[in-house]
Order: sequence, then C-alpha cells, then structure tokens
Amino acid sequence: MSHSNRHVPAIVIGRLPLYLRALTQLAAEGRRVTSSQELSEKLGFSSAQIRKDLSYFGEFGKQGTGYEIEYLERALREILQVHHVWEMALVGGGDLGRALANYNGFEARGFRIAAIFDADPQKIGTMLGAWKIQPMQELRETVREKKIHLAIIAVPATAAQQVAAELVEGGIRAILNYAPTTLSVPPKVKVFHIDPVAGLQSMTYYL
Amino acid sequence: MSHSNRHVPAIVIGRLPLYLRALTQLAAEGRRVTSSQELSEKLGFSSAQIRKDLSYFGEFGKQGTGYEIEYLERALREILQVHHVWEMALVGGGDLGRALANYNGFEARGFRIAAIFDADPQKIGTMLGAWKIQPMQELRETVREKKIHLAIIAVPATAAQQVAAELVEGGIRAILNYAPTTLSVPPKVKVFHIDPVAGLQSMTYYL
DNA sequence: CCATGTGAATACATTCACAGCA
DNA sequence: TGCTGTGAATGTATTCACATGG
Repeated sequence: MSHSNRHVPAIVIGRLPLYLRALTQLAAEGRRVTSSQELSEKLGFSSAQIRKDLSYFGEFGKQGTGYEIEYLERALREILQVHHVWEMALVGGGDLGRALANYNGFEARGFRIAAIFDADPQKIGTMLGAWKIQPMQELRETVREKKIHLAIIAVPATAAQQVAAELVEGGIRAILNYAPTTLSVPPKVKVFHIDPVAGLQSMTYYL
Repeated sequence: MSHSNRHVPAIVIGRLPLYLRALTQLAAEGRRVTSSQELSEKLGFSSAQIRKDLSYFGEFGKQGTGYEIEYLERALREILQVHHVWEMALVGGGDLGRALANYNGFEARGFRIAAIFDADPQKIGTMLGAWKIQPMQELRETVREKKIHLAIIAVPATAAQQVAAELVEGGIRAILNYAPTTLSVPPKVKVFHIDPVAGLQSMTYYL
C-alpha cells in the first residue's frame, strides 16, 4: 500500500509527538516491545486511534506481537523530521527567554537554539547562557546566514506581531508563539501557539 | 431557549478563551462593538463557528449590529468562571518556575500564584519574587488551608507524576502541566498539558 | 491465539444558508 | 439592510469489529 500520497489530518500529526514521547520513555525504561493497548493506557487515546494514526504512514507493527519500540521511534522521528536537529532563533531575552535558553530538553527531541535576539539596549551584548544577545537589527541577516527555519517568540503581546513580520522577512517557516495574541503571517508559515492562561481558563469552566 | 442544560463539546470550551482574549484586545483599542466576521478575521475561525459556539450559552449579539464587546467579554468571563481570581500553587522553582512567578499576565485573566514549592533544600526558604519557596512537605497543608484548587507543575518529567499525586491528595482540581510526560490522575482532576517541543515537532512535519 | 491494520459504521464538528429581528 | 442564531447538510474524526498473518 502506498501511504505517503494520502492526506494526513493535522490532528493526527499533532498526536505523533505524543506517541514519540511515550516511546522514548518506554525505551529509557529498557523496554523493547509495546502495543497499541499499552500506549493507549499511557496516553489516554484509544488503541484503535493509535493504530489508525500510524496506518497513515505505513505498517510498523507485527500481528500478535505489537511494535518494536526503537523501530517505531525511529520511524516517527523521520516522519516528523526530527531525526536531525533544527536550529531555532529565540526572540525575547526576558524571564521566559532565559527559561527557554536554559532548558535542556530541546536537543534530544530535535531542536537547538542558535541565536537570541532582544530589542532592549540594556540586554544587547550581554550573555544569556552560552549566547550573546543580539539586537533585532541583526535578526534578518543572522537567520538567513545560519539558515534558521524556526523561531520562538517570547516577547510581550504588544511586540509579537512586529517580531513575526521580521521573522517572516528573514525567511522563517515556523513559529512557536508564546505571546498571548494571534499572529497574522502568510499561509506558508506555520504557527503553534502556547497560551497557559487559555489552558487554565478552559479548565476552570469545569470547576 | 434554555442553553445551560445542553452538553457543550470540550473543543468549544477550548476556543472560548481565545474569543475572550480577542475581545479584551479590542476593548483595549477603544472599540465598543464587533461582529463574528471581525473576530473571524482576527482569530482564523469561521464566523459561523464563532456564532455557533456562542449560541451554546445564550444570545449575546444584536441582529444587524453585532456584539457589544464589554458585554460579551463579561459573559465569557462568567462562563469560564474567571470573573473572580483563582489562586494557584506553583510547584518547581527552577528557571521555568521563576518565569511563571514573574509573569504579570495572570492576574488580568483570572489567576494568581499563591504559593511556590520546591524539593531542593538549597532553594527552600529563599525568595522567588514575592514568594518564599516552601518545601514539598508543606504542599498538602498549604493547599488545603489556602483553599487552592489549581496548580502548575514546572518540575522535571521524572518528578512530575509524584508531584501530581501529592497535588491530588491536597485536593487540587486542575493542573497545568509543563512536564513533558502524561500524568495519571483521577478523572475528576483536569489536566492541561503544555509541551513546546511537541508543538515544534508537529510543525517540522510540514517543512 | 494475539495484536495489527483497516473498511464500514457511528459519532462529532463545521459550514451552509436563510428566517427573523434590530 | 446587516448580522445574528440555528436547523439541515456536509465534512471529519473516532470507534467498531474482524480478516489477516506472525
């Protein structure tokens, strides 16, 4: 069966990283084989859903046995294109920027911060972890030069749209946006939005 | 029409905070009235979807005119129960914990950190912003005493499940989880998961 | 015999399109 | 007229249930 030419719903793509995360955890526990059943219990999706999601991309399991963890892990990494490491630009050297710069969970999952930018003259030139904070004026050129395709926006909401526009001009293709505002970008540019308060608000509804 | 007795899909609840965010922004710009079309353009959902989502809760607009921003804003705040401020426990005083403690965007949207906990003896007793970091041993009692119903987990993945268990014992009803791992909690406890790397991975698929 | 992979069936979510009212 | 609110129609996603093959 040819799978690669089918259209895969975005909601399926959104679950793959969670499958990958669970597999990596299982591998770290020394496990070699798992099943859609076990993943179901660990993740809270139905086993049928997990099997169907994977079936968009190929046949990764063995009937009667389950999935060889390392093999499926590698397959998912290739599908998601995180078998190599992506370099990212981080915009915003405030508290959140610092937390992201110091976060050591990126690399193992396919990402690395390559440059940090800020608009505050007080911060420019100072070190944040291993990086020297660069002025916004250098963003476009650095991003182009270093062939950076991903960026993280960690600036106040009021500045976020302007930053997004500059990132797009620099050729950025995907943005992880921590500012609590919607960004307007060309359709070819992907945006993933993180708003903890929105998450909290959708939980308080039920309390 | 009686709306309050219908079942509202969770996916609808998840969008309400985004509507609320957009309305607050419009109000800050001095606007008094908006329409489902305008919100549609700002947020990227269809205007029909916005109207239908709101219709689960009542009739908030005027035909031919649109929505009075302040009125709809207040209505959404009540629906989401963020017309009063919720106190939260923050577990984890690392870089992420510090960023969350210093974040000034909580209060205006209905949340406030009331206590911070950490397991590291080096950190206990030291100040993080306005808070003195408390030991994990005090978590259950403090949470009960201060009637805290929400918590943020900002600890490494390896510690997250244990922390979640203690939070549940303390009577916490909703958890914002920053640890990149699935939490197992009783069904009455809500969990909202934030995993920036999962977000990045679902974007690199398309690049 | 066990767990996958997958069409068919069901359930859920979105969009259409228009009646109805300011 | 202009925009809401909403049944009906369409489109998506999930689950069922079983043939298949290790």
